[in-house]
Amino acid sequence: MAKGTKERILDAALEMFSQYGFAGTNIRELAGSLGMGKSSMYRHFESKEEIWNALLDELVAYYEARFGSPEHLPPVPNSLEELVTMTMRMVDFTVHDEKIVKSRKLLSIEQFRDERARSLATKHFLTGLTEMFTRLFAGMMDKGLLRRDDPAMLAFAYTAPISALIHLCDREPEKTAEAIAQAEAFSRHFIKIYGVWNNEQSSVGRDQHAK
Amino acid sequence: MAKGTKERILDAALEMFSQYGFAGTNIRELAGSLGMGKSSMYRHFESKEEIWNALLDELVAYYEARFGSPEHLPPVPNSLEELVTMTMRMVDFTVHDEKIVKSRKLLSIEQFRDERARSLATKHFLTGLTEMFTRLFAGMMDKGLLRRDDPAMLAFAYTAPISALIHLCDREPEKTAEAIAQAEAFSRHFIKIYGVWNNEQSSVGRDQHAK
DNA sequence: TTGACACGCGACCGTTCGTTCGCTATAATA
DNA sequence: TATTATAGCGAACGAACGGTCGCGTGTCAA
Repeated sequence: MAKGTKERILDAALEMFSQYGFAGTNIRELAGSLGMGKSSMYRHFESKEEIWNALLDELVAYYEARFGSPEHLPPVPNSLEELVTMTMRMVDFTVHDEKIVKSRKLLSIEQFRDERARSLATKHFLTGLTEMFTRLFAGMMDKGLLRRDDPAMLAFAYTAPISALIHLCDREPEKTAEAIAQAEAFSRHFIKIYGVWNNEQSSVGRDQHAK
Repeated sequence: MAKGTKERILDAALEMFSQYGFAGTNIRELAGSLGMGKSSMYRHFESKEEIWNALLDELVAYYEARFGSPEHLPPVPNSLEELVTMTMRMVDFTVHDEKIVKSRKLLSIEQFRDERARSLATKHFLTGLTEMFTRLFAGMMDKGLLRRDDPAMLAFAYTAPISALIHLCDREPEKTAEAIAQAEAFSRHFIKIYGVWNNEQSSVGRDQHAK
């Protein structure tokens, strides 16, 4: 309600572009889905292309605000179990938040046509998650929770399969529950392989608080 | 040269659909790219939609012929090093074969709009590779080359990151060399983690031939 | 030589596309 | 009250779309 018309148009555009793509969407239906005549659109945007650009601007800003700066890093888990729960919270959120789901779909569709979509896709689908977990894993190694290894490699090995399952949810939403279960199973498999399971962590971790 | 006009049309359609999508491609340009008038198209296909369907038919058949039946399974590697080389041969092929690259792009673009593209995408991007490596890994475990574990989980953990790198090559071809190198690094990391490195393999593998 | 067929062509058709225009209603400003 | 800005509307525009039509041409069997 507090939302201006411009935002409502961008929301509807994200909805349609993420289903049919930019070329497969026409202004009439887009306006129609807002209960608005086609021509009224042009009070707010000069052209279809400008809607596209504004939408990408918004997505870039949204991504930047959420993952752009280091201070948005989630805290380094204090146990292997905590890594699993944190991961599952992230998966659950990213798979159910409509705006994020639509963003990924849109990037999948447009990544080969639009330069900005292309680079955003690489960030969203690959490097973003990997970089984030690289830092988390480095922190966990410092705490003696993870076997010492190249944190970037581990992060890549951890996030890529989870990312694949997220894409599966986007593509076949009816398999969401199954995919989430598989993500958790994988996460537990991962900590079984890479986790440090002896109880000597306290001798390694320096900044842990005694309970 | 031996190629019929119908095949040439389908090739050109794959080329354009994989760049601009179905909706973003128009018959005039498609015909033009073959040095052919728009209307001549309709000697061979009843409609744009029929071109799309025929193209998908072809992709399904192509995929089925290559990966459909168990007899096309690559042989179970006889060493960890062989797993790496086999993997890299597959990656190299799948990243450089134009037809396969375009097929993946097309599926990325159309997966949310067309049911057949959707299910093909899941096969191409996820289950196909995973199932194939599940069998390979089960065989390698029998031979004592891989640590005993759930072969499906290992296959998933192995193929998903490689698949992510393949997608990266599709999206940003200039990063292909880098991505391939990372795929090999990951493959070596994987065998370092999951491989059996003592020399007692002969006592486990039953169907090995003495050299 | 004829007829049948396959194939390519440019002209053309109706529709839909993105976009523009002129009008009206509303609400805030002066 | 007069003014101005804002946002909506239906009608209409030219361009581009998918698709059709009739003609011309080459091929090959009868």
